[in-house]
Amino acid sequence: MTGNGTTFVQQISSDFVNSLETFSVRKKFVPGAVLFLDGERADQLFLISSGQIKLTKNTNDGKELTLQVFGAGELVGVSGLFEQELTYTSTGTMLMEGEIWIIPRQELEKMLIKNGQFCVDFLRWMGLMNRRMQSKFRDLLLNGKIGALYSTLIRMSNTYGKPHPDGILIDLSLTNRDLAQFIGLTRESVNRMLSDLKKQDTIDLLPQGHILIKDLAFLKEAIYCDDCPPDICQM
Amino acid sequence: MTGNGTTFVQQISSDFVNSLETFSVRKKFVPGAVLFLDGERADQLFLISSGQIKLTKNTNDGKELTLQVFGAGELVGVSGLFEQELTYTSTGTMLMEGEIWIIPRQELEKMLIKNGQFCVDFLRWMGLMNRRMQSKFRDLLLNGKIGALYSTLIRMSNTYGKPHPDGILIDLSLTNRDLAQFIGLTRESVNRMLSDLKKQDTIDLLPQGHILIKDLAFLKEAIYCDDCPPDICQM
DNA sequence: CTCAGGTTGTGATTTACCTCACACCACTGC
DNA sequence: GCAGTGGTGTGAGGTAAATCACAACCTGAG
Repeated sequence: MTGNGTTFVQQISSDFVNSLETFSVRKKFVPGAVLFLDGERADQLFLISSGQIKLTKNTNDGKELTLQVFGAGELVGVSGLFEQELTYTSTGTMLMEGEIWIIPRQELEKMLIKNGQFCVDFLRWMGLMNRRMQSKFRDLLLNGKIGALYSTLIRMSNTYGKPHPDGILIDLSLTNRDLAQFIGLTRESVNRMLSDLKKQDTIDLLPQGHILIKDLAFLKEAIYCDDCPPDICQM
Repeated sequence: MTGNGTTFVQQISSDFVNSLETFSVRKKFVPGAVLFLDGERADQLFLISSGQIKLTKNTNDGKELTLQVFGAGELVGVSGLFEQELTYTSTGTMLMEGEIWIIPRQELEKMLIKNGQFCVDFLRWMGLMNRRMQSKFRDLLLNGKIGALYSTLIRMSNTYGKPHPDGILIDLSLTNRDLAQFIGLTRESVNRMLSDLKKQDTIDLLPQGHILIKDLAFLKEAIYCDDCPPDICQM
């Protein structure tokens, strides 16, 4: 049976998840723990049982760009398969305490060779990840910096949004710096843009870095994002 | 048997290529012919027999961004697999006259289900495409516009480079506008940056838009690109 | 309660790149 | 020959965002 959600576990035949313990170990990690480093040999994959993993890339002038934040049910660290020499293409850090299945890449590859349905599911999942990443990078490249911020707010409302009497509440504790790192912008610029959005009543800034989207339609119109499918337009 | 080059055809078990004519048609296209449009339903894939296909994305203010140019042996138009509703994520246009195999997506999917080795090869190829795209987008995002230009020149020298007594000749006829569209920059900015590079003797501009890279090391150092594997650092 | 360290908000200045504008050149077709 | 077209090279001015700088604020630890 195959699930129909968008996480790895939901996309994949349950054979795989059920046989996890035969070839992988489950380990607990504390916030801040580094699971793998950009450029390191990529011999292990990480399936999130609980908690969150942040993928980051460091720029050469010392700044950090956050590529993605993954939660339970997601597979992280797949830069490629069936190659001798593979390296991670980003750094993976634990955000919230949680448990991770550590899977040797070779074991996953063995399963892919043995199990046709798993292989098909994996292809579908890779395609989905692909489309998401492409769509995100394009938003960041095509619409300038304001567009990048708007796009990030829209994606966050899709991924972390909770209903709220006045709109959609992004259920995360975000500092201006966190947001800036998602987009490749300075903290000050994010601050000014958010202030503007608040002034024109598009968003509201609640205590503890919680953002309330009051006028999602405005954000979408501003970046001509009418038709983006919700399973792609995600963080 | 599996090839070891980096094009789709070289990465994939030859069973697939040999059986192409049983489920796909080969068609000739002239330069400028549009094979598929961004946003259209993606029911067909395109395997390049000869010629080149350019993938582009239009910005909402009417500008065009060139994502990639593919040549013989490459598979184009794969935005995902095994999903009911899939749309192309860019527009594909013929650059040079050539012949294209038009493959129904369902037929490819049938082959993937039937043939385990093909499935494995396809996974490896998707991973490679993934890593290339990621690395390109990151160069464009992380190093500012000059970094984006330098990165594009390095990639072009890897993909289209021919040995030359004074360095590496990029064997393409490129206008300033073409280059600008690869990077998301204006024609004028590209022109000024290339002039600067010529003044400091890093490159030379030959007739008919041919660029000669005289000091590749300078470009690489400028964007801290020491370790990029040549199979990833491609256009 | 208080102090330290992180966060926010905002001004002033600088920089990178875009836009507009136009001169000049090479090539093509009539 | 000469007009038309598309490319190149460069200047002037505008704008978005980075950078620098600092005051005001929250918040948690002791």
